[in-house]
Amino acid sequence: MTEIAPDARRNDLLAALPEDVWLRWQGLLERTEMDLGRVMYEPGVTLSHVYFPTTAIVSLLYVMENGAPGEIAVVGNEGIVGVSIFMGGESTPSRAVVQSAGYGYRMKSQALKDEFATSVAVLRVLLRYTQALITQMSQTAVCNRHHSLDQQLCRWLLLSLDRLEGDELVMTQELIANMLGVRREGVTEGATNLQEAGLIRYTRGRITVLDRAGLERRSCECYAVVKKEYDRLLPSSQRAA
Amino acid sequence: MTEIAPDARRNDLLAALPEDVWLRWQGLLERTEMDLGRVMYEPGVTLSHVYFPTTAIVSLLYVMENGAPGEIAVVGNEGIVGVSIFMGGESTPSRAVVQSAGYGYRMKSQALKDEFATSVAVLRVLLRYTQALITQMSQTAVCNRHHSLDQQLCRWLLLSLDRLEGDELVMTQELIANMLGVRREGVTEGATNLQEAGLIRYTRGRITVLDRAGLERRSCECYAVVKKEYDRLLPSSQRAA
DNA sequence: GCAAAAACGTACGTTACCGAACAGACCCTC
DNA sequence: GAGGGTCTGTTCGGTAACGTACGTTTTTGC
Repeated sequence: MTEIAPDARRNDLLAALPEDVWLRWQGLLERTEMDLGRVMYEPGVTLSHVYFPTTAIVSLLYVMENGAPGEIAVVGNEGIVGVSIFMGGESTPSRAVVQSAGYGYRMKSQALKDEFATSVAVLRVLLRYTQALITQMSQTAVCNRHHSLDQQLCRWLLLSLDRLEGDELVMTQELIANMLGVRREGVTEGATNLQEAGLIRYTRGRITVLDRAGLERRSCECYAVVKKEYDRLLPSSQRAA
Repeated sequence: MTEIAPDARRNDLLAALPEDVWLRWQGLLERTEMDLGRVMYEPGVTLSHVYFPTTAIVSLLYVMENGAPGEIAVVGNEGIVGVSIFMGGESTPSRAVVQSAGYGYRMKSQALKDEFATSVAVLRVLLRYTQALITQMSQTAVCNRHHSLDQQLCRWLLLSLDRLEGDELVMTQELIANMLGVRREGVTEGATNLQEAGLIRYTRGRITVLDRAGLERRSCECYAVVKKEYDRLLPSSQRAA
């Protein structure tokens, strides 16, 4: 019918919808490009659309008074940008920025609210996703306090890797440093360590993961906790083929 | 009719319910004592009840593999312990522990799920609360990374103070240290600083806040951000008289 | 009333990360 | 193919918080 269908369902939430809902949604979704650095929403501003990334990755971050950003969570093809729409607050104190360029589908906020209010299946999948997102945020809080930069770097690379295809991340150390809330030099050190350990290879804004299992071993437990919770709440049996 | 009514509505969520719902809920709620240190739920375990604290404060925390705890958020008379029930996950990887003894009301998880599914008013208030909780978690993550122990201590004292009556907190420095994920000695130092600045007075497990405004000035912005978001999402006009 | 436990105080070496400054390497453009 | 911007590497002093150890004071319990 429409050609967007197969592509859009690379987003896990869209893929988890029952067929009747999905058919209806095809008229509501619109493919959009998501360029690196694009701001999807600003603190306190009501969103006009929500976004279902397919290949892009979006960072939710809080920008402090002194201008320093701190990442709260990351959203990719497993989720939706704009949970505050159906949670009822319309906006949040945080900001959403595209961290890895790609594509996604957007839907008018009002349309999503209507769907949320009328379809139990929609409500169910969105709320379960939100709970998984809560776990990610919680674990970020714990990780920020307790784990070393090296461990956090591994966690972050893995979270990004899970939301991309292939084994290559296109992002500078500067960007990673901003997300983790550390100095760029710290990331250089950490990345050097990982490269020397043979886990990654990198050059100017490109990181290739050579040994994923090694990264997982070197990461703190936070990554596994979050991953497990996503899998539990949004089992892959619900997801795209 | 029942005597529990006025007391229970010291919980903001219960106070925000429309009258018809509230009448129905009186048969579903049960007053319970919440002793210091009591575990309200454990990671991965399905909750049999949800809890609406009235005078108690509960910490949500994640216990790391090495046994060290890290606080994720705090819940008092403004909220509910057990959001995973209506979010659909039934459990979480975190643990909930009573941090300040008091009372609350509990309700069977199934009853809450039924109410959530049938009453839009219930759904609305619970989801808005959950969004506020998300903000608290987010800000905890940011704060853990960027702010000094002193600032975090102020934030934490204020968050606790808001959930209590009076100006006295009954809690040891050891407990606070566990919540903040820092050393007990660090809290001693911070508390000494605050006492010397004339903001608090304390003796063995009792902290009296002398200058609330001073604490707010000394705190990082995180406290204000969270407070503002709670006020926005659950305006006091909805709350108890 | 005395021992034991609980809570708080202090001190010292260690460490991870910061801030700042600068140097080299790569890349694009003109 | 020169030059300017971007990205990464390295260094060095500074510092906040850590781990550990041990004291002191207050409370509790027999």
